[in-house]
Amino acid sequence: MDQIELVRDFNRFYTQRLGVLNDHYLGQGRPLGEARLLFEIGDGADLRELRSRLGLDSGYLSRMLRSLGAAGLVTVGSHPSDGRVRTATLTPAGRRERADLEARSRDSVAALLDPLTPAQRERLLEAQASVRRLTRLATITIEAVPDDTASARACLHAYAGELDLRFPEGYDPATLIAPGTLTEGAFLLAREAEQPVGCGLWQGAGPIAEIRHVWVSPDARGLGLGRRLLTAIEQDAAAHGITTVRLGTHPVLTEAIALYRASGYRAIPAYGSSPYDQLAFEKRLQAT
Amino acid sequence: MDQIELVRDFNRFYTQRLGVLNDHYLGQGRPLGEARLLFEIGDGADLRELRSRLGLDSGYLSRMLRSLGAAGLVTVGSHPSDGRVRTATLTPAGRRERADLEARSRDSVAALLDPLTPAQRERLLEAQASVRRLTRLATITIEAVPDDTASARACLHAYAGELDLRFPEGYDPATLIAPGTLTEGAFLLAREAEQPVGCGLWQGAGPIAEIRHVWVSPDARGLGLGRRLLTAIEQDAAAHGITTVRLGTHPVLTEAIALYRASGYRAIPAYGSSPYDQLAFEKRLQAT
DNA sequence: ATATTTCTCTGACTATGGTCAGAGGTCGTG
DNA sequence: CACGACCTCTGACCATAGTCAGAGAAATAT
Repeated sequence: MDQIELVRDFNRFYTQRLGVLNDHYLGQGRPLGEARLLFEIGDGADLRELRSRLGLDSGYLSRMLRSLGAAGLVTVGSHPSDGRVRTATLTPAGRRERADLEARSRDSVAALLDPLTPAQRERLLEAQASVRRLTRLATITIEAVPDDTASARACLHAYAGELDLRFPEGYDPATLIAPGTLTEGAFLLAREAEQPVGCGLWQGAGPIAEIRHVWVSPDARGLGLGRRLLTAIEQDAAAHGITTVRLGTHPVLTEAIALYRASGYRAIPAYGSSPYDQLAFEKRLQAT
Repeated sequence: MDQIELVRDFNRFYTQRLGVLNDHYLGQGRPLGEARLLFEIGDGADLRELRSRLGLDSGYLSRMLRSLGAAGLVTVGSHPSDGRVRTATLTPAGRRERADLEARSRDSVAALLDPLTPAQRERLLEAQASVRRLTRLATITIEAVPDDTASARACLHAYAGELDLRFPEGYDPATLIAPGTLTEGAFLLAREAEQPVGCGLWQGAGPIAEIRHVWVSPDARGLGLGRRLLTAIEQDAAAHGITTVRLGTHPVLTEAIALYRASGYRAIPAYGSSPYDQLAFEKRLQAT
């Protein structure tokens, strides 16, 4: 069996087992859609938000809320500051039912874990964490976007804010590449489920280009996304005729430096004018 | 976050990602139920079997088959030897559609694996295999059943057949416990999704009991089921006032012997009359 | 040979999930 | 204040999934 078949086989297996679990604990009288809605409302939520989170048609949502309302589980009121928006809140009975669902779900998982020894439970959790990390990494997309899109700028500002905290001397956001000035090079944006989670760019007319602003969002760290981003930037640069990339970095960014070394970068004398780039690295790209 | 929450979180994450994948490749015009049916028919299958495999109502199955038949994908004929049973077969067009579904499913998985390095793919597969092994182990049930039920006897005969192959001198099935004679003790049966996958029994009026016929089906090996079974037998025996268990075994059963040693059994002089029990082990049980 | 069981099909029915067009209220902008 | 954009609700649809009772044919037990 090849890798693809193994993965498919796992997916089939796991959805089957999960399906049995889920249907069992959620299928207690209430239809699945309404049960999920009950979950998502939590401590009150705007309908607009619920719609986008659950991907529902407005008519459909409205009808489900009416049904939950008739059962005395939910009340729908108006938004305090925007009269168009309505807000759903759980009644005490709704909160009770939601807690019931939660408890049943927890029970079914507890029953699953029960036959395992503590060591086996540990191993299961580790393996699940690995599957999850690698699946997340694999489903993150990396794509070239103009450097003045909202997502790109958001990443850059997060990057600047973080450096400002980490550098003893702080970081001046004016150091960032100015919007719309990346004419020779490319800005790559990493997205997970449409949310931006990382970025990086290469810049220069060739044959040498500079790699800058490589950043990974805190909640996407530990996945190996930094390495994927760096590789993607190198490949994109190489495809545009770049033969050598270099970059400057700051001594406090030890993980980044380790990544560069592990990716085949060699230290070179600092070349740039930026006061932050106290260290510099270089890598010769293979034509692919 | 405690273990239960971690597992729930993984399950939510994985079903969401899978849901996206599945809906994408299966949701190509054909309803999910019919697509699954197309898969399961494969190279022809009896309706009775399809019904039990997919858990369908006979009317529902019949209607779906009519719909697939009208689309020219399936033909339903009679069973050659049993006129009541009908058999579904894919037409060439049905096989083509099925192959299409397969290909789309493979493609979506291939796209998932693509961004990963070979080492990461390896790690993903290993982690999935671990999750699967442990989930299988955890969902296997172990239950006391009368020793003359069909499932119990089936396990015992599989056990005897296997010993007959492994022992140089063969194994005489008459050595097995006779049906219905286990009055002092208990026969424990392990089941995975209702299918028997292992067994074992303890026997004796106490305070010493004998453990016999511990067996794990070949396709459930490597999960740790042997250990779970042994523990379950010991617990059941202890709950019935047994303070010491002993067992005899054959020198060629090296994995079993390793399991006994690892589970706290000490070698004792052979005590039994059975010619196969050339080695013997004993363990004192803790009152729980 | 007759009764019972097994298997499939049919038609009627229900629930759930989901889409669509339009009505009507509310907000921000010119 | 008029207009367009935004948000929600309503009612009318539709497809899929699933259940149920009963009829009819074939096999099996008595």
